[in-house]
Amino acid sequence: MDNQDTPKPAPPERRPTLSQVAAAAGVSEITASRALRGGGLVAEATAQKVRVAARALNYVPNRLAGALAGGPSRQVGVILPSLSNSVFADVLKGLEDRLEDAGYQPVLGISNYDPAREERLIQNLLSWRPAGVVIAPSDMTEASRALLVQAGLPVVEIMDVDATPTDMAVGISHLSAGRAMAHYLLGRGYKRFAYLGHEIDSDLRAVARLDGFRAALGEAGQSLCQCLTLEGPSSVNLGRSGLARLLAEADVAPDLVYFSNDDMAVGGVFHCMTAGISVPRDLALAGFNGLEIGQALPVPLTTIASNRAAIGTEAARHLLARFNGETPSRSHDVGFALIPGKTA
Amino acid sequence: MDNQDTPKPAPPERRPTLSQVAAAAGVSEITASRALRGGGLVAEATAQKVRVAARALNYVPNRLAGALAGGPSRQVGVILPSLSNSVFADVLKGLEDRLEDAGYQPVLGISNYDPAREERLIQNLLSWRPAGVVIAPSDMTEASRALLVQAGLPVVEIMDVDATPTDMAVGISHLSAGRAMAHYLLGRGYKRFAYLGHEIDSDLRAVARLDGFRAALGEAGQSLCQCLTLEGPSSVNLGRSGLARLLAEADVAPDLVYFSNDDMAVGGVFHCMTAGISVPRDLALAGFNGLEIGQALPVPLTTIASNRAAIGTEAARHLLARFNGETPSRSHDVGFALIPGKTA
DNA sequence: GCATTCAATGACAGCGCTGTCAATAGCGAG
DNA sequence: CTCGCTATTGACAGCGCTGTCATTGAATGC
Repeated sequence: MDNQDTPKPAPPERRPTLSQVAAAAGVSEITASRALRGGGLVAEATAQKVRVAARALNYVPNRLAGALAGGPSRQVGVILPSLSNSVFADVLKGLEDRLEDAGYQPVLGISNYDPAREERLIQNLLSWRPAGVVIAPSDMTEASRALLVQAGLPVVEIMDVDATPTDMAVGISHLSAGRAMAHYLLGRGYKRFAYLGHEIDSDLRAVARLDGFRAALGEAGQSLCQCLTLEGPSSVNLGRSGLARLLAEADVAPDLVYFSNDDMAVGGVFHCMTAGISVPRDLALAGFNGLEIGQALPVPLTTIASNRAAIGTEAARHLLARFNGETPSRSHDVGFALIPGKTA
Repeated sequence: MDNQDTPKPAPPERRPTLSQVAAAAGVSEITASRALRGGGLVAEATAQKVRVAARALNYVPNRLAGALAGGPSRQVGVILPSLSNSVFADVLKGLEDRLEDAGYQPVLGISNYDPAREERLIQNLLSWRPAGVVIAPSDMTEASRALLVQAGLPVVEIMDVDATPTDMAVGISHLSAGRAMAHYLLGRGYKRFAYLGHEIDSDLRAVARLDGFRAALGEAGQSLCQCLTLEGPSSVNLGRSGLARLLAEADVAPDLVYFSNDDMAVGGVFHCMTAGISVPRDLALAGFNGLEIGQALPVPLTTIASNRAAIGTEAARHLLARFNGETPSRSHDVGFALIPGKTA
């Protein structure tokens, strides 16, 4: 649109800046700044003029400059291990919703359960000087932790409250969740417990649940008669084929299979439907997460609702509180609820 | 750690800056900058020294400053209508993966299918001066479009290639997808077609599929005998209860129900299981998306695979190409594939 | 041996904004 | 009528980095 070969001061159609707005409104730059940010430091009439000028010029503030100049950053780094699992999508949704309403933008990174990638992500996100960080850690390296500490900003570790957080934690106790399920199932009279899980190394929370489950069984004088963990991320298909394999390999048939999560368990239900195994009469199944799909099954799944949206919103709340100079609780357990269902 | 009440130059434990790294390495700031960014403009020995110094100081570059000073921004705005639907999670996953590998960070916004919120998000994201924007539009307002155009950066509209994009588009033709399913089903000999959809106003792509479906039926001298759209976002439960309602309200029983997507269709399958309706003998069902869950069902769903991950990676590719000064295709159709399944 | 070129490095300014402190004006109290 | 106070506005510097252009020294060619 504009002439492009102006010899020196060639401004190749720059976006309007605050000083242009200020000029248009006939005030100083700083007054325009204050007017647009609100806060009542500017006479209403002046503020009005500035707003009009800004709109007329289609002014979009440059937050890079704002944050660099010392204003608050309004970005929040978010690191999740995966998005394939709808669990994290739910958390992210809750988180984004709250942050957005408070004027913050999440900057996202997916670690794929890879601690090295996680570390790189932290480094990258930190280079944007976010106001805070939310992370669902997957076996954080020492270096990762050090980076976060050194950055000196609010950090919320989500999903898990079993470990002591670097700064703050919001989640549930997966250890307790495993125990709770074990107690429930013991109460229902099951005897031969099997476990079917996905790639166990990377999903520490699944491991914690299994640990809790085992511990509770142990305390009741029972133990797992079979424990199969498969390669690859959790999925319905993996649960389906996995259950087939588990049953084929069984020395004694289990009367209950505890799955690492609902995706897997739903797959298990499908296998039973296909193989003509009556649930829970011939075989009982239990999962974890309380996904909608599990509850929509013809036979609703016995599982534990993990309150994912609450984790997201609570994480946001904690962060925002800290931005406001408050001191929220160091560790917040959003709790879980056992859903009896009909599969166990 | 440091004295905090130094009268004037009180640096309250700032993060190390480039100039400190430079000083430590005994070179000028700009040389340090070039060394760390690579590019071979610095003697290898010097670069080495700088890297060592940076590591020793735990230097994390400040990209706000970098971007402000004219460097490339390395952030990409991403606007999606929802994350409840695993479809967008899949897209986001593909997108994030590619962007991350290329050193870009997505800044996320969720519009909840709300054009006003979408507009606000665009404004907010743009204020970070991203290098590009990826958006799954939900009925973009004129103002939104103007904002994007005026920003003068690469924009990829994803999901849909039916409309002419502002800048670039990556997705599939939902109109064609609807037609394709209709043709397939006509070929299978179905006669009494019903449609069951979710909140139709906001999900324009579902509308497009329905339009295509209807058009193709019309061309074959057929029409929908029933068309029910329910309130609320799509979900398995909505599909389940919706099918019950649809069948109850039917004057003549349909022999096939076309669902707005797989979530809904899976719900339909569950209803049939519960109600003892044999699929596809008594009633055939078809969906859209090709979600894993649909294919893991005891009776795999007849549907159309929408190639979501490809949309994400292609969107990233287009963006990155533009960042490199190339000119990728204006509109890219990643294509879809009909999955025959066993429910129709 | 001297001009020429290139690689390596540096000085300088400025990106667009906000924090700090200072200046001005307007007002009631004494 | 003057003083002190508050409300409003502005000047200034600088956040941390990179683009541009200039400088240096060494290597090259005739």
